Amino acid sequence: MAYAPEETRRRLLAAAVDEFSAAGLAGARVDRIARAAGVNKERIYAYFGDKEGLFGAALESELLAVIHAVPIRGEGVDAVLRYAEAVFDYHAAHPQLSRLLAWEGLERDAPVAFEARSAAHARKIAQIRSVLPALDEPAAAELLLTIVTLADGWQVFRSVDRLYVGDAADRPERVAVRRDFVVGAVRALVERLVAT
Amino acid sequence: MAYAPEETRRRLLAAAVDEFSAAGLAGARVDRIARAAGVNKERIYAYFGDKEGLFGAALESELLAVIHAVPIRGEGVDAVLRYAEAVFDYHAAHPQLSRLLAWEGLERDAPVAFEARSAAHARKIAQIRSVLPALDEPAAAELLLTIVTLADGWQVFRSVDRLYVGDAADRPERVAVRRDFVVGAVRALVERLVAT
DNA sequence: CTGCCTTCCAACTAAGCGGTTGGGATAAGT
DNA sequence: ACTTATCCCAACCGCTTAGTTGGAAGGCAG
Repeated sequence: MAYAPEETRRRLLAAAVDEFSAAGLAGARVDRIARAAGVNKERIYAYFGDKEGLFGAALESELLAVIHAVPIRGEGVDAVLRYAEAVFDYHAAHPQLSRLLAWEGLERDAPVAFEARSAAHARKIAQIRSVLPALDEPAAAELLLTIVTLADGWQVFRSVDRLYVGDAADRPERVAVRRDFVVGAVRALVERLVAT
Repeated sequence: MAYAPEETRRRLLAAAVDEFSAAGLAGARVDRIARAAGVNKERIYAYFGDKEGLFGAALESELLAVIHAVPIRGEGVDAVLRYAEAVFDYHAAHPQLSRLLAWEGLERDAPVAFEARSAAHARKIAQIRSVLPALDEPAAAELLLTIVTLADGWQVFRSVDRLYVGDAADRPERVAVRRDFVVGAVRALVERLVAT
């Protein structure tokens, strides 16, 4: 067999995303990741240092994906609403990222890849402000945090959702209902923010 | 030494809340809980069956506490806003519950104590509707979920908050700022819901 | 006091864990 | 063809883990 280090790395990262998002940092099993990737687990330590290093790399790769997949386009209130909708849909379609983010907040002290992420975060805030010049920076930051919290939180606090909708929580109609409500909440919030 | 089974049970539960909220189901260590409680770990298995049973009991005891601590009082929009504020403050003061809830959603398939909780949940929804008769049941349910998500989510997605505010995320001023914004968002949402 | 049940613990077990090692195979430079 | 560096793996290692066991000691009914 020919060597393919880049391919090996990619396979490990993909398996790590699945395993860490499903089981978390403490619950994930290094052996399971290696087996799912079809690679010897020693490669993990060669490429990523240790288990935490792999977790960080997995989260970072997913964060990179979402930044490219969900841009802010257009002008005015509608642009922000479309962005909120896209954020919600992306996280509904890729619950792995929501779960990785939750586990990061729960199991780690400091954020993964802080420098790059806070720069990207600042850019998003600036984009929101350029779309809605009425907002000052703190308001734009809180708005962004609110959108992300509503989209990710729904993925994480699934058992709370189940208390009301029961097993229907898994059904696609439920996604649409919750999405519409969340976007409506964001609309109400944004309109109030630009009005004052 | 005299026997005190009830006291032993209480101590184990208190230690379990701390350990599980800090480390999660997979990350928690049974020995650490027993040691923190000053009790032999065999007692855990006698009282709670296994590790998961103890997790469920710990979460349930915290849920019981929050239900009694945060009632809905008064009438109209203000009553809901005061409720949202109280929910936010309670979770900010007791981040353990937010974290336990998140871990439940992440690490377990089905909710803990489903029957009792969905009954309590339904009562809360009914209370919201009696305070704001303009809301139908689905709207009240979504509103409640939104309030809980915003309050708990802020505890869980701490690293996202840190991207903007940095180390100030730990400071008490930050709690007040975020609380005000969340309550403002809930106000905008509720006013929009009752208007239509 | 006696017998019985409950509470409690120190010590143990079997399995699983993250991480390492030594060496074999492939590729690339000379 | 020979050397050197990289890629990869099977087997291994020390330690930690959830869960168990056998028996000592407190409480209580008779």
